[in-house]
Amino acid sequence: MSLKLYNTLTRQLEPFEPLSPGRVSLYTCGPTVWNYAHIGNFRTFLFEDLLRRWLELSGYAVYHIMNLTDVDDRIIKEAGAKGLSIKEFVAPYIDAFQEDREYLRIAPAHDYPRATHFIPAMVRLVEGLLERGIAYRGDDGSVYFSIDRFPAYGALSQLDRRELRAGASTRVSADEYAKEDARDFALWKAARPEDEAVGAAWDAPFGRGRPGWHLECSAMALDLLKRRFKADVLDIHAGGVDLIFPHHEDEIAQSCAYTGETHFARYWMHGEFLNVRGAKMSKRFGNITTPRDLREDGIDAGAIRLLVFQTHYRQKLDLTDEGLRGAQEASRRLGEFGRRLLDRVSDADSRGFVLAGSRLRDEVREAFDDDLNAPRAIASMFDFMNEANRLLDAGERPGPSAVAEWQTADAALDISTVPRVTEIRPIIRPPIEGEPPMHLPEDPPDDPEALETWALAWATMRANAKAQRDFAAADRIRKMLRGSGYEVRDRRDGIVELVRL
RNA sequence: GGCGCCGUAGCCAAGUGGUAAGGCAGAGGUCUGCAAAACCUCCAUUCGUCGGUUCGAUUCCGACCGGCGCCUCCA
Repeated sequence: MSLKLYNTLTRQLEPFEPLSPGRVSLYTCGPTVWNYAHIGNFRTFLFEDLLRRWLELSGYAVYHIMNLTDVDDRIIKEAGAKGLSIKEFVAPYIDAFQEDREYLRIAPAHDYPRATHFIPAMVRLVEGLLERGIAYRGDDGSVYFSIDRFPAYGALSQLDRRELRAGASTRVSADEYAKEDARDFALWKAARPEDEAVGAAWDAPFGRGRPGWHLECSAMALDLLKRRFKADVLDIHAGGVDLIFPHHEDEIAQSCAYTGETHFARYWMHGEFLNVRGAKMSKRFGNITTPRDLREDGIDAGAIRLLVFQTHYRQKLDLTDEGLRGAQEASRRLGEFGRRLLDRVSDADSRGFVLAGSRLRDEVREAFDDDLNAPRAIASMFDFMNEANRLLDAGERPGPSAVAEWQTADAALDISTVPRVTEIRPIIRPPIEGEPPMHLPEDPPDDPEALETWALAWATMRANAKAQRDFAAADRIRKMLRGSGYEVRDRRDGIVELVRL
């Protein structure tokens, strides 16, 4: 069994074969940095992260490009309102995106090209299209792509060319009059005073202006691909379902018209939406949740990843508090188990672990190879966990192979929340005659380090109270510690675990 | 109007032409001074509705009901 991926281009599952053996070029549409990206945006980035990780675990050397769109209508408008250049306006959102990305454990792309850094490549592309007679200059000084001169248009979205016109009637753009055909799209937009004011205008042979929405992706992908792979065709291009039309359709049109290739990317993959109460997450609906919000609510990245991956990437996912809570608990259990497994590792796998490990490997591989069926892979991880816990309880020990299989599965998904545990062996001693009683403040200190010391001291106190069978005192201390974010676990071997909640 | 997706237990969610994975929640039990963690057991004769094809359909086909997305700058 080898990797099969669903290709939007053919609407079919296809065996994945990169153009050059062993190497994969992957381009994923990144954020428009006009605001904090929300968890719906990140669902797509998480799906792409899984794709990237699984390709790498399958032995491919992946070259992953994710663009940062740092010039568009919204950015120009917001920057203008704040009296900032687009460059200044965008900077904090780029930082925030990278912070959120790290928080969600999304592997960094190899390149994060910014639209404004690739103006020359875009100009070359537009010039090329003008030379080929596929693009034209409108009366408004903008440059448009003529859909009539690109017969393959519409292949990705399977939209009938004639139908596009009817649909467009509800949203007629202001510069409509300049186009030869309502369906044509802007490659280059003539500079307006508002653009100039925020530094969003560049000189070009065909007139001063700024790039259209789709242009950047084609220009940057082709430019980077040329440098790195000496090629004009991407292996995989991914994004959210809403990008199929017009964004990706237009990327294909301009790229292929420019390169003369049949494909811009051979595999097009699209992740479904994350919804809130059935509606898509969107600024317009005011139902935005960002990773930073979830982080503030104490939700671990592992839980968010688990929640997202428990639904197949081509299925809609509804974000609910209950779902989040459930994922948090499940993620914690996986992390708890991972810790237990590593704690008991030995030189050789017991018979039970050999079997459980090889079953996990087979199931996980089969699941991911089947169009990244993460829900099934996760189910296999839970099956392994349950079996392994049973084996551990029965005294069996895992060896390198079982541990490696577990770690491979977790390396693809990264859905565990490992508990923060401090283990102590408390010093038990009888109270000494005449010794003044230990005085520990009941209020926890604010400083995290002092808090840890404080908690450990109380845990020791509690162990002593227990040793003297003063269970009332012991239970009181445990309750107090819980109130300060520590759970106390008494192990059978006398070690006390303090778990930071 | 065009293109497309979805409807599986309280909640989330896989799945197959041969009789329903997994997670959360819930119930009971083991362990524990009591807990926590872990383990064991239980928890959909049924997969939106109605027809059809078939020896057999949740899985294929049709209709209907319900929810959702895209149709020019939204992941």
